[in-house]
Amino acid sequence: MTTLYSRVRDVLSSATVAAHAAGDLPAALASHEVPLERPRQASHGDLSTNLCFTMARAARTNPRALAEAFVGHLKASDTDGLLDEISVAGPGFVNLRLSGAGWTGAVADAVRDGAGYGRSSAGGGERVLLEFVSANPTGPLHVGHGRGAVFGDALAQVMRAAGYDVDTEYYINNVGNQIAKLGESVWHWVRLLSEVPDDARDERVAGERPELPDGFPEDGYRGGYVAELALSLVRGEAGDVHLGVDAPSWDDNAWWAAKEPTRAGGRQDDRALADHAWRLMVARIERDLEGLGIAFDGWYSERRLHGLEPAPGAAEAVDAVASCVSRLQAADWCYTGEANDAGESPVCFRGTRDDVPKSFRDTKDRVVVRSDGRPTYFAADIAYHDDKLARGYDHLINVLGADHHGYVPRLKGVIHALGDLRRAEGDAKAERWSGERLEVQLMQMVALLRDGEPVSMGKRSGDFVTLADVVREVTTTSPESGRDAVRFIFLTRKGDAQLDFDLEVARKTSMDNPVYYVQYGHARLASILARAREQGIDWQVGGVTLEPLGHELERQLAMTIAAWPEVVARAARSREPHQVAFYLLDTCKLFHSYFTQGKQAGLRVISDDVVTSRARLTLIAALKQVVANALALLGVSAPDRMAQLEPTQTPEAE
RNA sequence: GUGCCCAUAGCUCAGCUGGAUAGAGCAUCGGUCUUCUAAACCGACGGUCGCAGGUUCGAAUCCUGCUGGGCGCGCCA
Repeated sequence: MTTLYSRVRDVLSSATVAAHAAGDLPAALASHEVPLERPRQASHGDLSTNLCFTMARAARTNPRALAEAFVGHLKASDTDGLLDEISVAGPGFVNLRLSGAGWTGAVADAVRDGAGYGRSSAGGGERVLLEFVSANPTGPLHVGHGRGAVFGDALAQVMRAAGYDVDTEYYINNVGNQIAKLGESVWHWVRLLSEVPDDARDERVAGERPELPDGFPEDGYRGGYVAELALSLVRGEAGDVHLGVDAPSWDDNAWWAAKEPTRAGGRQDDRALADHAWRLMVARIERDLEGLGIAFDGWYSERRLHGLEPAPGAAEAVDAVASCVSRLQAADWCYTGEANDAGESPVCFRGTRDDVPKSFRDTKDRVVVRSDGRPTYFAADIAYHDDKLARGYDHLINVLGADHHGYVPRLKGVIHALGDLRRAEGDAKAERWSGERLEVQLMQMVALLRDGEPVSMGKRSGDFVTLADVVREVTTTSPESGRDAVRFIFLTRKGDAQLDFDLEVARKTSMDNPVYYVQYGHARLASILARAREQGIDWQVGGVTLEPLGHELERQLAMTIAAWPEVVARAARSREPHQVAFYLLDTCKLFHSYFTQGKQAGLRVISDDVVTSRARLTLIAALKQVVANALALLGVSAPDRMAQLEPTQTPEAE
C-alpha cells in the first residue's frame, strides 16, 4: 500500500535518477533513501528534503547549486501532479508544496487502509525477542517495574506495526538466594498463623506492615503481601502444601539441595514452601500486568535452565547452565579461578579476552560457578541468552532498569563468546552471533511522589506502594482510566531520564494529565461522525470528492495524517514509543483547534452544503482512524464518548 | 577512584541520520460557549539549550574538558 510520503519519495527518487544521468547530481537515490520531512514553518511548504546537503558534503560541492540543478528535473518526474510549487530555499533545501490532489491523498489513504493505516514492512520481518519486566517474584511490582512494563509493551506493538516479528518474554528468576529468602519469610508467617484461630488470621495479617512474627529474619521480606501469601497457603487456597514446623535452614539454597542431594541443604518441605511462594507471586505479577493491559507471549522459568524442570512439552529436564559452562571452559572462555581457604575453586568467565570487541570487553573476569559449586545468576543468564539465540531470533532486546547498566557489556561479551563457541562447534546457525545481536534499553528510575513529596518504595521495609495500588489510585472516570493514565504518563517521555511520578498529578483530568486531552479528541471525532449518521449524511458513498477541502488547517491535518506511517516506522527504528504519544498530542491539538474554529468561524464539518460536509466527514473519519490506531499501539483505550465534567470539577477522591 | 545516564522557559517535557526564526503543556495575565462535547480554543508573558573550548557552510544535536544530579563497579539477583 502506498502512502503520500512514498508517492512523493518516488517522484524525488526518479528525479535524482534523471538528474544523475544528466550530470546534475553526483548520485541517484532509491525511493526509500530519500530524506523527507515536514518543515517547521508552513511557509516552507508541505514537505522538504535536504538530500542536496548530504550529497554536497560527499561531493564537496555547494548544496545550493546542486539544489538549483536538481529541481529542474522534478517537474518532469511528477507524472501524477502531486506537486504544486517547487522551490529552493536557504542553503539548499528543496521545498515542496503539494497540489490539492496530492495532499488530500493522505486522507484517502487512511480511510482506505483503516486499522492497517500506518503499518509498514520497514522492519523487514526481523525476528525479535523482547524481554522486559522480569522482576524477581519475591514481591509485587512497583512503579519502576511499571515503567519498564509499559515501555516494553508499547515498543512491541510499535515494532510489530512497523513490520518486525516480535515475541515478548518474561524471565522468572525463580532460583537462588532471594527465592530462598522469600520462602524463609513465608515460613515464619506460616508457623505463626498455624497457631492463630482462623477467624483471627485476617486481622493478624492486615495492613501494609503487620507486626512480624518472632524470630523473623533481619533481611527477610517484611511486606504485608508475605503475610497474605502465607495465609493463603495456610488455608490451603494454594493447593496442598505440607507445612514444616521446625525453623528452616535456608543458608544453603534449598534448590541446590534438590539438585545435589549429597550437599547439606534445605529439606523437602521448605523447598515446597518457597516453590509455592514464588508461584503465587508470579500469579500476582501476571494479574497486576493484566491491570495495565499487558500480556506476555512467553514466561521463561530459570529453573528450566538449571535442569530443575523440563522445558514445556519436553520429557526430561536438561541442565543447560552446566552444559554452557563446561563447553565454554573447553574453549577457554571459562577457567578455574583462584581457590579459597578451603581449597575450593570457582569457575570464571573470561570476559576480558583480547578478541572480545572493545566496546563490550569486561574489566574483570566474573564468577559463574561459586567455589562451593553453586552457579551464579550470571551463569543462568549465559544459558538463557544462548537459548534465546538458539531459538532462532535475529535480534534480542532487553529492557532493563538503569541500575543494571554495568551488567550490559558483560552480557554482550557472553554472546560474543557463545557465538565463537558455537561456530567452533560447527553450528552453522551461529554464523552471525555477536554482541551486537543484543540490544539493551535502559529505563531510568522512577520516583513516586504525592503532592511533590517522595513516597518510600522499599521492598524489604514493607513500606510499599505497589504498581497495582498506583493504578487503582489514579483510576478516575472509568475502570480503564487508571490503566490509560499510567500508561500515557510513562509513554510521554523518553526512557533515558529519571521520572517523577506524582500520584496527585496522575489523578487530575486536566492537561496536567494529557491522556484525557487525546481521548477527548477521539470522542469528539466520534461524536461528529455519530451526528452525521443521525442526520443521514452518508460520507461513505462512492464518488465522495475531497475537492472542497482547502482550508489551511485541513491541509495541515491531512499532512499530519500523512506523517503517521513515518512516525510509526521511526518510533520502531529508534525504539521510542514516546514519539507516538507526542504525535497524538500534536494531532489532537490541531484537531481541537480546527473544531473550535469550525464552531466560531463557519468551518463546521456538517453544514447545509452536502458535498463539503461529505469531504470534511471523510477527513474526520481519517483523523479518527489515525488517532485510534495510535492509541491502540500505546495500549490506551479510544472512547467514543466521554462524560462531561464541570469545568473546574475534580473527580471525587475515594 | 573509575564507568554509564541525565542537564533545554519558573515547573514537567519534546526537539526526527547536524539544517531554516529552539517548540508544547502547566503556572501567570487577558479573551471565547443559543449552533458537531468549554476535559476545548485564541492571545500575551517567558530561554546565554549547565559552563568553557573544538569540528564546519551550519551545533540544543558531534568531540574534549569542567560543574551539578542519578546509578553502577559482589563467589547478590
